[in-house]
Amino acid sequence: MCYFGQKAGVNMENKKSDCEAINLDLVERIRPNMPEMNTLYELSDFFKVMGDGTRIQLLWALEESEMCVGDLAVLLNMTKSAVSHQLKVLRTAKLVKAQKKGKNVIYALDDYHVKNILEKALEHVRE
Amino acid sequence: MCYFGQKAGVNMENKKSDCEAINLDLVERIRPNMPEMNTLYELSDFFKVMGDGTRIQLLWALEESEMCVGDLAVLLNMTKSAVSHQLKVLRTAKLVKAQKKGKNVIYALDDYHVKNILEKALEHVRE
DNA sequence: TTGACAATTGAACAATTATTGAACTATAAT
DNA sequence: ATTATAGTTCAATAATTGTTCAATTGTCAA
Repeated sequence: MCYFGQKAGVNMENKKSDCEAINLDLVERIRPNMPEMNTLYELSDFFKVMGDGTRIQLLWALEESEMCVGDLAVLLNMTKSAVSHQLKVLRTAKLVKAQKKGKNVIYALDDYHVKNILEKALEHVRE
Repeated sequence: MCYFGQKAGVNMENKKSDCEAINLDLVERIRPNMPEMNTLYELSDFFKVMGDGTRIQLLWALEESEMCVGDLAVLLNMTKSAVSHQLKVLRTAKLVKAQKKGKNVIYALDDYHVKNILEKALEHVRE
């Protein structure tokens, strides 16, 4: 995950178009309404975090119940290591939170928007 | 974009966990509530499409007004080629639609969920 | 037809990323 | 203390992906 970086070869601020606008008025009217670069990076980084099958499964599972890493690993048929890596990504994105309990670390959802967004996305996916 | 494939090294069906469940009851109670693999792939592919700064910009722009490729290229300061590549991704994901008009191809939003999802995502991003 | 412009496409490259396996930390039980 | 278990982290690897550049297609105008 890049969190605040650019994708392969992307450099949003300094790119150059290779053509003139057909409808320059329109373009210049819209330009000020475009989001700030910061907002853009945050938005696409958020979706990048959601854009992974393992992490979607983790969110889905945690929507059912909080769970420790090992249980999540069994549920998803993955190694603890792989699960831990992805949980870290989700935690950094503030989508899940962790709480140490004895030998275990219990993970739980940390954002009430997630369920909402997942539902909307499902609506789209199901035509 | 992989649309229906797996990410680097991912093989959702045949992975192996490296541990036993702490709370097997919980795991087995949740398992049947997990989404089907198909749904999962579709969901994460949808988010993958949204998880790119260029594509977010394109969606945002098209939310303001339909536009041809050249205008989008000028607005985003990118080459027509790069824009066209990303529009194709969005079109395949059924998020935008294209309509030929003379020498130009006019792109427009094709999904009423997108605005909604973008808004929810913004809420999250802005804490 | 010829030339110019708009857009798409394919190959290639650089960068990013998810998993693996091993090493490491921390906690609990004996 | 020692052992075992839970989880994290590091390095390496294989795969994916966004942009660039060049070539191509399609459309309009002269």
